[in-house]
Amino acid sequence: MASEHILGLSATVLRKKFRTGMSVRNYKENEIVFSQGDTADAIFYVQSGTVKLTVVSARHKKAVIAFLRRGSFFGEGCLGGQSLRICTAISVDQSEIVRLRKGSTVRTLKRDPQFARLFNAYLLSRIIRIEEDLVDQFFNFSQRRLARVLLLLGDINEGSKPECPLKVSQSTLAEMVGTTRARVSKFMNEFKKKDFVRYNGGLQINGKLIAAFLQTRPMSVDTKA
Amino acid sequence: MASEHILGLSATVLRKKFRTGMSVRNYKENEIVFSQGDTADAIFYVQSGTVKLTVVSARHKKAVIAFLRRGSFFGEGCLGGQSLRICTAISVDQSEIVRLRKGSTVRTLKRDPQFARLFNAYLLSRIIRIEEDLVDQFFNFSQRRLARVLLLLGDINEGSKPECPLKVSQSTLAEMVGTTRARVSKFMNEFKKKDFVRYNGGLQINGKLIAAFLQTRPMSVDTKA
DNA sequence: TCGGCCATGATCAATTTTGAACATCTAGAC
DNA sequence: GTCTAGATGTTCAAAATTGATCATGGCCGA
Repeated sequence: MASEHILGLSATVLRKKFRTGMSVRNYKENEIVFSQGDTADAIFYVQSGTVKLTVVSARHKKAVIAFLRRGSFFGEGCLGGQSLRICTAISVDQSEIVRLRKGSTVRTLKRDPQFARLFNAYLLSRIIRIEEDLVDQFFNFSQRRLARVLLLLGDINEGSKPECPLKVSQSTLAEMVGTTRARVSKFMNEFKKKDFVRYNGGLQINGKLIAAFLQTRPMSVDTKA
Repeated sequence: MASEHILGLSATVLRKKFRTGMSVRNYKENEIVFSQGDTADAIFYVQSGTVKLTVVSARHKKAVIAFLRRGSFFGEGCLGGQSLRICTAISVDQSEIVRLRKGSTVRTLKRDPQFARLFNAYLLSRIIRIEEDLVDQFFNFSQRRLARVLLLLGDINEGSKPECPLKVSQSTLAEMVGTTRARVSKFMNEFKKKDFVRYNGGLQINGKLIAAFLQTRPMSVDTKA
């Protein structure tokens, strides 16, 4: 079942690097890869499908801190001193996920410059992305943040067929944006009126209109017009 | 003036790796290292002193996205496709900063596993830190976020002498927390009453009391008691 | 078919945040 | 000394957000 290429390397080559430290597994919809609080002894790589990372606060609030597609690592915190998972990783779709044991990964990072470079590049892209998220949280109110999340989801989905819309509930959107479902419902209706999105079995996103919206003045100044 | 050791390597060893791609410079208080919008062609390393990274939004709001001390890199976005600086880097104190040209850095990352490992470790720690910031923004109101920022500032300052308090204006705190100065003023007075902080020429932080405060239930539920 | 469950639409009071005032106070410039 | 700029303390109305509640409609399993 495993695909031929992983991390842009042939599976055979990669197996040689990791030997028994590597395993591949399929996860079904909503299956948990690891839970907040678990011991952290491996990193993962999304070979196909989608994974979301969520955090639960002391007040039972939930936040989605990442929505990862093919080509992303996760659980990398364990390489940097985290002994417990600080988030829960859930397979959203059917996913094929590579598991790399911490020990093997550390060893491979040391010995294999090629893998180290790949991993390095990933970390960089992730930093850039999270920093954007952080700035977004600082500057914008929820309506704009929701628009941004939708735009990114639209981009991510670009590769798929147009007749395969996203399956994202308003609750999940609320958690990604950092707001309540009630507001998402309200904003989504506004967006529907503006043709930013459409519901045809799933969610269809008009990236161009949303991008234009995000170009305009921040905040909701223009909603008064 | 340059210290003997940089990145835990002797300056001589590091020079051998980077040759002309590396330079060291002293920056004075409030001197700008690079500005948002500049072309990004080098990464930097804080050898001593403090650097803050700020972003200005379209609405003239400013956010501090990082407060970096000795041992941190910054400007690393240029290695991952960012051709322009997305933030402004300012030396807060007197700082000694190493500049590594993009080309040399990419080359060294490829050829020198030792340097690659150092850089990798830094990226990891940074991801962990930014993710914490993001989760914090999601879950907490400004009072708690301010407490957290103070706690972290206190930790950072731990190494210095106790008679050398922090020089951080309420405006800067507001930008770090993501709120307005008026609120910071209000919260700081509350914190003073609770002995979380003291003003003796500069800011003195009682990490223990703040940590205890952050342990309690999130939000401001307990302020009613 | 009947429930039950979940996603969605909608409302509302209480709380938090914003943006903008205005008044002190202090340190450094002149 | 006097002036001025910046940091701080305080207040307020307007706006945004929260948390909670209730209603509706579709889907699926018993």
